[in-house]
Amino acid sequence: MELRHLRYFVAVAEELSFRRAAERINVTQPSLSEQVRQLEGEIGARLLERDTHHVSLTAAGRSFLESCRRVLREVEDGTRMANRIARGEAGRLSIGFVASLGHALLPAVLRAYREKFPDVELQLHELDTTQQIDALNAHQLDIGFIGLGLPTQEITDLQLDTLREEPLVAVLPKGHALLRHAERAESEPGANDRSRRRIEMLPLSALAKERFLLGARHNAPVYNPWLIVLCQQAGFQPHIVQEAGQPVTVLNYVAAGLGVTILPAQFSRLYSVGLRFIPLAPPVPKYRYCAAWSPQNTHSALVHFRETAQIVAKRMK
Amino acid sequence: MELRHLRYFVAVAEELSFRRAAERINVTQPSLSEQVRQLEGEIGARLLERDTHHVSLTAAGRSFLESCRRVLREVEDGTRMANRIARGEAGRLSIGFVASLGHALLPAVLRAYREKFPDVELQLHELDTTQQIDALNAHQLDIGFIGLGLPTQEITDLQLDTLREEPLVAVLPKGHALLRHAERAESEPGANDRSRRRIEMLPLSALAKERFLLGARHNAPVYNPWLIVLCQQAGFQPHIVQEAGQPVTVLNYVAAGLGVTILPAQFSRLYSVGLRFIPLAPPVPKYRYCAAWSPQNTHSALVHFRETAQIVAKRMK
DNA sequence: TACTGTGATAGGCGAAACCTATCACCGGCG
DNA sequence: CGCCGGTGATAGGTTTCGCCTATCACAGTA
Repeated sequence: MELRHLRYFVAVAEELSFRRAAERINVTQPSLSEQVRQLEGEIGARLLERDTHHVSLTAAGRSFLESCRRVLREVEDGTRMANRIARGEAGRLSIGFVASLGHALLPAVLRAYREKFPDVELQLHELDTTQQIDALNAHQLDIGFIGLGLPTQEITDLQLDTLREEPLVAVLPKGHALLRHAERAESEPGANDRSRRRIEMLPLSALAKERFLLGARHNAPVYNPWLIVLCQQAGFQPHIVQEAGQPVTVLNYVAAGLGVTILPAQFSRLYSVGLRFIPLAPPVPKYRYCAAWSPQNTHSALVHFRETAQIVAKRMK
Repeated sequence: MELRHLRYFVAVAEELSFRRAAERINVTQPSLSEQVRQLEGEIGARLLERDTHHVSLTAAGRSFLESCRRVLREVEDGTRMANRIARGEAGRLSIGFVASLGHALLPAVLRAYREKFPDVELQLHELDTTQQIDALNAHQLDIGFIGLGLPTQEITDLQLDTLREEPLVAVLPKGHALLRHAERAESEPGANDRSRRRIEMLPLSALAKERFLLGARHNAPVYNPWLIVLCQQAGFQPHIVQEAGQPVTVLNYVAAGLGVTILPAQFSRLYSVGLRFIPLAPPVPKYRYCAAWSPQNTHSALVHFRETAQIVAKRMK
């Protein structure tokens, strides 16, 4: 049985005439009769009652006609859907992202993409960088928004688009010894600009004797080790007194005077009561936010999504 | 696009190998490759990603695979269903019946039929005889259980199975003049059988001077006119004082002494307080209950249903 | 009775689905 | 490192079968 049989039968059932049906589907009447006969033989049931001047559906024919319509509709819909998916106009995208991108960049990208491709379903998964890399390699994720230290940590078999580079800043509690001049400048209205500017940059090595507070390792499995390496390159082994909690929690601890930390600059916008964010002196270490994807992934929607992400990221720079 | 393409594609998608798939569906690998290529061309989308050592589904392919499965399942189910309908093992039967058959015969027939053909849906419609005849001719009904006078009223284009013949009986109120001997016999314990048997039959003509109560004409559009003809053949024009209500209502009126009526014998079982049912003398007019159907109706379930109805009716005789 | 229109039948043609044989490619094994 | 086994793609010949034309048998109509 082939779709041809179904199409022919539907035509006859609708026209209730072999000749008219044959004309409609651009086939001669004998061909049509033969195909319908074949169909009936294969089903093992008479579908049409015909005498020399009348064609009518049998009960089996009525039932089968409905099946045929469903089948033909499904074929058509399935074809159109596959085509749209291939064009990236429909389908589903699995998107991973680190929490720190969930507030500004990601929503903007999603909004822009949805506007262009409203029929692509977006599935979001908040995951840390290493989880995303695993998921991308396992093809459970189509694209991942991740954070990486510079220079590039090697990521096997994945492609990267850099969306944004953030300089790292030192985070100190208000009144910290390293801020003396600045604090005084603020509290003394007569202080000149020079006295404030003096500590607008800190070499990383200035933090050598400080107590470091870092986020929980499972939240930052890439970031924390990278930070330690940076400190080592600056000539000291950081004294890490705590490695726990969300970034916001760490900021609270810093504000409480328990120690210092180092974060990408964007966190200065997040929460600043009792805190001072001081840019690091050159060579300024930079944290990179990237879109990562598997080159094996041929999903067309992915291409459009990546383009959108790059455009939006550039606009927000 | 033909079902062949879908079947081939499903095989490849399931085996993820052209050779294995080709073997499974008894085709050579080049044919299979060609057909899949055609399918992709027609859809306008790559469904399978192939390199020399690996076949995998694209996003479009995954979607289309699901469509294919639905289509093939629907084709199979539709075929099986049509076949079963043609065998009379499934489908739907529209059944009409007059109210007076709804109590005993019809339920017995339905029960027996359902037992043999549980997958045939039975749609019941309580309609009078003429409505059923119209519905049968309009093919809105597959079979009708109707009541007919004897000799056969001509019913164009319909076939009839006689299920049961019922003699007509006169229905009189207790104490009616025509019952004198019987009433006395009942009230006198010493009465012999002869005195009771004397009025166990009434010639129809004995009712010539009686007031007739008939059921509403819209309930008995065949029965009432037929009864009038019978009276005329017995030599009198019946004096009809009322033509209204259900049979039960008419019986109540008779019991109240408003007149007499004539009904098929089965009603004597229905309701008898204050009533006497007296068989009519030969030639006993008989009312026929029939199954009626259109010979144009080729529905196989109908054949089985008719057979069941005849068997059950014979058993209940 | 001739005519028109129906679906069924007969026989030939051609497209296309299929086959066999082979190629190019690559991963794995000795 | 080179051979082998297995992959999908390609080339070209064969056969199937879906299609066509021509015609029939039948019935309802003018």
